[in-house]
Amino acid sequence: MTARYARVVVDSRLPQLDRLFEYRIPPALEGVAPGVRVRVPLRGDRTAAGYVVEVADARAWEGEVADIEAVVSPVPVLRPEVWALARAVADRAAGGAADVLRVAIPGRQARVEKAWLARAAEGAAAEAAEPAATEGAELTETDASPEPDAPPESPAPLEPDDASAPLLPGLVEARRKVALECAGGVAEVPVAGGGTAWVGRWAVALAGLARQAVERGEQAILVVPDHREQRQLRLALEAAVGEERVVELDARQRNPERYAGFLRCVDGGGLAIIGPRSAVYAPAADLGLLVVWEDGDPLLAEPLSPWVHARDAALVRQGQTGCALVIAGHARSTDAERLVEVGFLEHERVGAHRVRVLPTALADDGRRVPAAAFHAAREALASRPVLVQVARPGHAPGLRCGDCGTRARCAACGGPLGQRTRGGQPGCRLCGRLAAAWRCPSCHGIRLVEVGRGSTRIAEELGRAIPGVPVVVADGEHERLTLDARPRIVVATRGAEPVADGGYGAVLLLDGDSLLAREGLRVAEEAVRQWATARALAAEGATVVLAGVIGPTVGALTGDTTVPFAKAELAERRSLRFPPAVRTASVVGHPDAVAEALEALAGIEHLDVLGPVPAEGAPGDRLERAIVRFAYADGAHVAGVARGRVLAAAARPRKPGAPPRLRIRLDDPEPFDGL
DNA sequence: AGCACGCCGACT
DNA sequence: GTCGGCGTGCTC
Repeated sequence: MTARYARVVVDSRLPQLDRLFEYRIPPALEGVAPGVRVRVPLRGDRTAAGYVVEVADARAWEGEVADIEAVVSPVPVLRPEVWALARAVADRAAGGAADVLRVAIPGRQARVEKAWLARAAEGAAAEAAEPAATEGAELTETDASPEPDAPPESPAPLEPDDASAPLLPGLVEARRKVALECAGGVAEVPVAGGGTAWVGRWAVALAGLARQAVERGEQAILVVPDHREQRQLRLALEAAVGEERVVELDARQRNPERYAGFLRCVDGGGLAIIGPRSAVYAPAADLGLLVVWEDGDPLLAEPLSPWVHARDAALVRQGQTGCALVIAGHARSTDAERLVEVGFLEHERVGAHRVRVLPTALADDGRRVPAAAFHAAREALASRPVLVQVARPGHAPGLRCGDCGTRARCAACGGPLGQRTRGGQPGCRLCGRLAAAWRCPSCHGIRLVEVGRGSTRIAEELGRAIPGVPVVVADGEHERLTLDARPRIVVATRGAEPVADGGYGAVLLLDGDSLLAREGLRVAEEAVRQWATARALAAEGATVVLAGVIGPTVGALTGDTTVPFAKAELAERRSLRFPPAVRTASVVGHPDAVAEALEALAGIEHLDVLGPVPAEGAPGDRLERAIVRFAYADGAHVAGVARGRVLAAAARPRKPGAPPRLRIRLDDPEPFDGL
């Protein structure tokens, strides 16, 4: 009997281990097949978890080969397409594939898995009784134990719906790649148990696109920034394709639910898969459509190494599978606009939303609510709720000394002190510590005065100014997803706006000035995105008041498309050589390692280096930081060199527990945040 | 990361 | 004469 061999990706953060290792499959060990989780020995007496990527009859490694220690689970959780995706995404980001897999594959839940395997066995038995056409591009395994591939309980195929005229018909079939600007507005969709729910019209539009894929028996993956959008999209999808064809992959779900959803994707068939940024890696075998909603939202950037943005992962996956791709939002991001300008995406816009956007100056008395806003609010409150978008939660975002004017800071961490409630104990906005007996460090005064207005204070003021109307607050502390159509004032921080049945009668965008006052590359773009998101919640014909803002961002909101604004932003970034007109790499580490890395990168055309400058790190060791800017066309080259330098540097550090000698992060937005 | 192999100072 | 320092290299 000839031995068989498995090539395994080891779950390790070490760049040195970021390649496939070959192991012998002991003849007695069952269930080894591509995609399954295994435990393998590593030099010494260490063992590591990993995934089987390939199984082969011949060995490729000349040296000694160890045996696979155990099969952790026989479920093929790493599909070949997802492995290829993780590898390519990691390569593009100069990071490790295992780091990407950690995001792509949720933790195992033994009970959920057992149930899934039992159903899979049933399905296989049924199929054996009545042989059906075997699926194509399946795992390469030949003679393993009962293959859990068969869709156990796939819902009946979705019949084409001729009644409703679909948006962008044929988009999935033609495998189009589109940058989609969605007009605002809300729509009512039927809910499974009876009744209806109101969701953004964008969700209905995207659900219609997903339906195109599901009708073809393919999967659609729809990536959203967070659970608020996910809820709307889920409702719209359930109405469009049926509850049984919608899978949620949400980190907020309980682990078992999340894993069950993940395993349903493995089943295949016509499915709409929705989830946060990690859903872009969902195990879909016949991917027809990939959608990224609101791609400008910072939540779509993975905060873990190698810090891949869901939009970028989607672009890679589209390239590998050839599926249709939709990068959508209420406002066009500069990144999506770049893809339009280079001819990769087609521009599309769907829907129409008739609202009146009224830019106004701030009230003369320094209060946040201009007269025009009061007027619009009073008028709308006759029949509908009114949304007031503010910058900060709580009562007073800042405090200062009543005697000398010094800004009050936390004694422990130096963060700004604020007040959560009227008359409440001052507390640090950074570390949350309460400042019981505050004393001004410069004049020893003890009197504090409020600076600025948070959501609850604005709510109080509006409640007093417009008596008889209920006021509700929606912010991080008071989460509120929906609202009925009764007149009331809703004060919400950005991103926390509830969806009101039928839409808001008026939307007041306050604090725009403070939003734009911050310095940063993406400040204006992000402001426009957040305003457009709030504007989208307005009812047809509503008034939207944009208070205290001047400059090009106003035009982005008063016009009926944000594309010219995105174009202008992008043109400016291009002239400055700022992202996303160029790609960047931030190089941080030991001065020698940084110098070596920069030397290795020198000579690439159109590449320039900012720095190196001293950077802050652990006390004791010197750190330097440099920013490298380069053209998209050189991405693979730069990433390859960067990875090589990180690898070389990793072989060196000798201090235990010390940070890596060299860290290279591609497309790091942080250095440009303050520009 | 951990752990093994490999060449130079103070010990029984 | 040897025990052991941690500098370099490797992990199937």
